[in-house]
Amino acid sequence: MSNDQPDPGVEENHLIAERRAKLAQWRAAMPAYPNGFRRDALAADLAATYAERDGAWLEANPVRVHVGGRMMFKRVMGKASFAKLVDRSGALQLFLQTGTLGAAYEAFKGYDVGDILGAEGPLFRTRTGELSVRVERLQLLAKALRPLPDKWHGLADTETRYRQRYVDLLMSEQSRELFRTRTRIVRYLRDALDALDFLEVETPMMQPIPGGAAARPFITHHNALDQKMYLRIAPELYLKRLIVGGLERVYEINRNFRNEGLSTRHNPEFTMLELYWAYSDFRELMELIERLMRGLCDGLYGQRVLKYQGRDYDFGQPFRRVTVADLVCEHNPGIDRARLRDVAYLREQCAALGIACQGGDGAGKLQMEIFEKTAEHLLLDPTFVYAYPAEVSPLSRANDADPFLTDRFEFFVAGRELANGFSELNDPEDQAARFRAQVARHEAGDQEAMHYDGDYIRALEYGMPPTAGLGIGIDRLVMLLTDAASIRDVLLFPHLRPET
RNA sequence: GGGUCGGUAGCUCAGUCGGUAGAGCAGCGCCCUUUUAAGGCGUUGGUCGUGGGUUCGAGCCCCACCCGACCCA
Repeated sequence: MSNDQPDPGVEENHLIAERRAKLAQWRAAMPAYPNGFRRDALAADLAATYAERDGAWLEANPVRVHVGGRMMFKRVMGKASFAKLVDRSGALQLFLQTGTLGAAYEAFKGYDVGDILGAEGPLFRTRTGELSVRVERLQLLAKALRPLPDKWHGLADTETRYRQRYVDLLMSEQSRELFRTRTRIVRYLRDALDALDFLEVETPMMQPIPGGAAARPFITHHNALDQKMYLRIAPELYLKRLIVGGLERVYEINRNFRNEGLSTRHNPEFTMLELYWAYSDFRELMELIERLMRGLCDGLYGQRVLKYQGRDYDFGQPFRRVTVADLVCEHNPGIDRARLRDVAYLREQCAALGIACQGGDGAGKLQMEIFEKTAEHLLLDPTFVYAYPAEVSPLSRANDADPFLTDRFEFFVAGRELANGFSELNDPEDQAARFRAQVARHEAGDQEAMHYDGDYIRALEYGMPPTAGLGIGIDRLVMLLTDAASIRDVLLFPHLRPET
């Protein structure tokens, strides 16, 4: 064991000591962690199968089951007891009597809530009609040395829920259900893309040149090659190489790493769906997102109006489509639309709004600053914002009618960016010029500016078909669809500062 | 980075004006053969986040720091 963190095992209290003493006694008598018990039924399956069967039927048609799970409830009433076992499907009640169990009943009285048990016996119904197992054989499969949180209040402390997710999960069916929903969402997206003949691929997580996004990377080192490597901030440039290679429709769902702060909407590693679609464009991507969002609503909840943090969101109506420039003017009535590309004018406006600008910022960057400060957080209903300036979109195709802009959009819900898509820049000479402009920004001190990726330019020089590309932030999508306030609620193991 | 709130028994939480640190659940002992937050009697358990300071005396007041939540940048 490493010495990087304090060993929580050394903090003993009398509750743990008592359980440890029980384990020692048990260990002396027989193998304490047996692996021979096999289940033949799950709680929810039994409840469903015998839902219509009453006590008399079960008496006349004995159903013998082997069930196992964690004991989450224990009630001893002298010579008879009840307990509840929880398995991955749900909970099932056990009924235990000294008459049928003998010495095993005395042993059961020493078991603790949290222990993992295996039980065997016939099903019956109690006086109140609850389906239960009349236990005839009982086995302790794994001793729980640590006591569980209060069974009524559960685990309320958010820090413990994040640091010890195993405790949160075993205590909270809601927490288990949220992570099942997360998996359903990802599976829906995979199924939908597979049906459109997209190919799921895997591209490097460790990259010699970090590309595809504006972000600070994590840096690591490859010893054998004596080479600096970066954890990827995006898979974009590799996926587009596959489009050059003729795969035409590809996607990847995997982790990106960005060396930035933590917040309710940011985790240093987060999951992104990126897809690239040859012979398509940004408008078809917007249509795809509308279809995917509706499909997710239908599939998960059977309705298209979802509640998020107390507000209703309607995904059944067509999503609003509006340009960056329109939103800047809509939320800043004092700004003169005719001067939206006047750098000196925009600087004045930024200063008036309290926005700090950098020396090399052009009109496009300044527009985005104003947009992010004044409009973005107000985009509650599903909205596509499009016509992003080329200056802030170094990988996007320029608009044919107005090359100041690109054929790019972002998708917002609840004031948050959920997706970013555009018609891809497939002109190798234009791309090389944009990389050079990024390098100049980097040398001027912008740590998020992109590197020049010579191999990517070489790939484009072989010819990339007209292509549309899309990234969807999976964690934020899951937040929206599960009504989670913090990204940490939808990550099994969110990053926290080290425990002290 | 700034602000607000929080950290007290295993868990959930009280703690008055600065004056011997509490409850419920869990645990332990006893009673109880159909319970549903079962019930009855008894009982163990504390580095009050950490370190300083003020005071005769600090869970409480002051300072710094650590961890978390929320808001802002």
